[in-house]
Amino acid sequence: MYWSKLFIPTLRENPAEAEVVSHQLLLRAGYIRQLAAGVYNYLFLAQRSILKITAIVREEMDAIGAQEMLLPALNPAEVWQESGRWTIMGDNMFRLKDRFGRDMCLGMTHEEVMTSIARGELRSYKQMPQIWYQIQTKFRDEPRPKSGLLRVRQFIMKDSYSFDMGPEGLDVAYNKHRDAYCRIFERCGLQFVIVEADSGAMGGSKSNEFMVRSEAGEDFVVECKGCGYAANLEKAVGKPSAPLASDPEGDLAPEEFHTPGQKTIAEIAAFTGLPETSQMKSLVMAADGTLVLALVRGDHQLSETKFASAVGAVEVRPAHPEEIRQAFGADAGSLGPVGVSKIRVIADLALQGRKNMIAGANKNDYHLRNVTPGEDFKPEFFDLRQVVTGDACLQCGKPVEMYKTVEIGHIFKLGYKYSKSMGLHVTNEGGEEITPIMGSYGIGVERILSSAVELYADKDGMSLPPAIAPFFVVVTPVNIKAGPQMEMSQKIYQACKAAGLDALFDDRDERPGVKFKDADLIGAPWRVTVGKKLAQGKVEVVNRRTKQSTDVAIEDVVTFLKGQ
RNA sequence: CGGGGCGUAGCGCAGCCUGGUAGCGCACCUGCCUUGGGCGCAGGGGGUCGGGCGUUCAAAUCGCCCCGCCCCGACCA
Repeated sequence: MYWSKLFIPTLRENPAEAEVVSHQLLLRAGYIRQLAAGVYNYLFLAQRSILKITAIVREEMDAIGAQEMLLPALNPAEVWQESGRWTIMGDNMFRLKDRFGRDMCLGMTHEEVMTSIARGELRSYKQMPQIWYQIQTKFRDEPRPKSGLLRVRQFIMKDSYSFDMGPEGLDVAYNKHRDAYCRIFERCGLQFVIVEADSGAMGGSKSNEFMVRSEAGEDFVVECKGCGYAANLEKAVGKPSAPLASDPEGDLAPEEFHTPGQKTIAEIAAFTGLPETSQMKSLVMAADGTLVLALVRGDHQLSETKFASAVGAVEVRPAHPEEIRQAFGADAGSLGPVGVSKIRVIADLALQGRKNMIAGANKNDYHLRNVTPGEDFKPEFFDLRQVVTGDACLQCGKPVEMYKTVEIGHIFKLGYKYSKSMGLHVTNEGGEEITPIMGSYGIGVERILSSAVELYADKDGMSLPPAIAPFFVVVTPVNIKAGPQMEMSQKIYQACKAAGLDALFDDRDERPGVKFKDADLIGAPWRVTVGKKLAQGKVEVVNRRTKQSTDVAIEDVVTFLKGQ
């Protein structure tokens, strides 16, 4: 293609609204333009890149026997009501009414629709198993779209769904997907890690996320370099550091003491001269509207995800000050577990076996010393604590690391949630009706592009992996007024195309600096510069990422590029 | 939804505090010049100052309301 004829609106300066690198560069390089918060136009370059990504996704999905479908983005409320997610999705779902007042929504994901197809058509074990997928636009009314294409309200997702006769079959489908995802992300040129993940509102047992390390991400991953353990922070486990002071010996009874104005863990630590690890932190949470008292060690953080999964709640929030006062007769800062009877008390495992600790007295400005879990109150123990950097790995004992990531894929063992609620049955070999087991597997297409931009950006712009760059090579004549340069550029461009290389011919009447800057910005992996060395029958082939320039004889250019 | 910020030419911004002719850089158009990293010279076009209401002789500027966008938090199959 001829650059002079294309619409590639590059910008010299960073648009003010863009904060993260991928957002800045996608705008500057003319890939995207914003239409509304979290809604983007994908211009020519973005579309080319997306088509390359989806082509890879298709090949790998087809290779595991998955069948592509195209499903409605516009859904009737009924299927979502059947699964119960019409309510659960809350404000995250775009909703509308048709002219007759019927409730409709824009699909956030397609478990319900896929299951509705399956229950109408799948009858016998002979039709099983099935893997169906789609590459389509999904809609989520995100409370806060941000970071360019990383968190948006309308995006392209590859979603697949597996239907199997039983758990063994699901294992097979799950592993096929895990392998296919690895191939997809490798082919896209990404560096990624597979982590254990929380299943959240999707329901189901096991799930893994595919993460790309990036400061622009929103998820934290805990990883052990020793044994390879890796998990989303929401799910991660680790062995906490030992308490800084040993607990007082003896079978002591709780004893109230005055702590005027001392509310925070740090204040109590300073006041008593005992470290934070000697305290119990009392957090009152509302779990689906019911108050629960959660206890963690003074220096630890409560993981809301673990808390929600421990109490089996969908919606979790800190209790309001009025709720706390009403239930405990004291305010946050003086709360504790002793004497609490009407409220469920759960405690983190790090408190198991501890004794004679400090906790609030449920009386403003008073605390208790010598509080022993299991004696002075009887909590249910769960893993509730958020892992921190430096915790010992549970598997190998080495200290764990933590870093920010972008989630590019997520695979779930769904179980029977949708097949059961929506009445999917098939007959097995013995003639009995069984409920198939399902899996669901997603890939965020724009996130592949964004995370590749993030991963390989430098001061000059993007440096995309060849497989997903909109063009593989840009052929640039230094001076288009110089006839031989122009002719030779054209020839090289044609030869590249004939050899199957995705080439762009920068025939614009611009100064060389402008053309070099633009080529760097849009991130094509290679540039062929046709200039003064033409006299010796040579051109320069420049590697975008390494900036290394090689003089190559004209007749060898295509071979050289093909060999890369 | 809570906190903060912004909205003036396509982009980046100044002007607003202290009301009185709407400005700068880049981009764009024309001509000349130039051609190895966003070149130079000359000329030119482009603005409901986010919207509404109000105060005032007079509002980009002051007040109230609304809308949009960004950031932090909450949220995030």
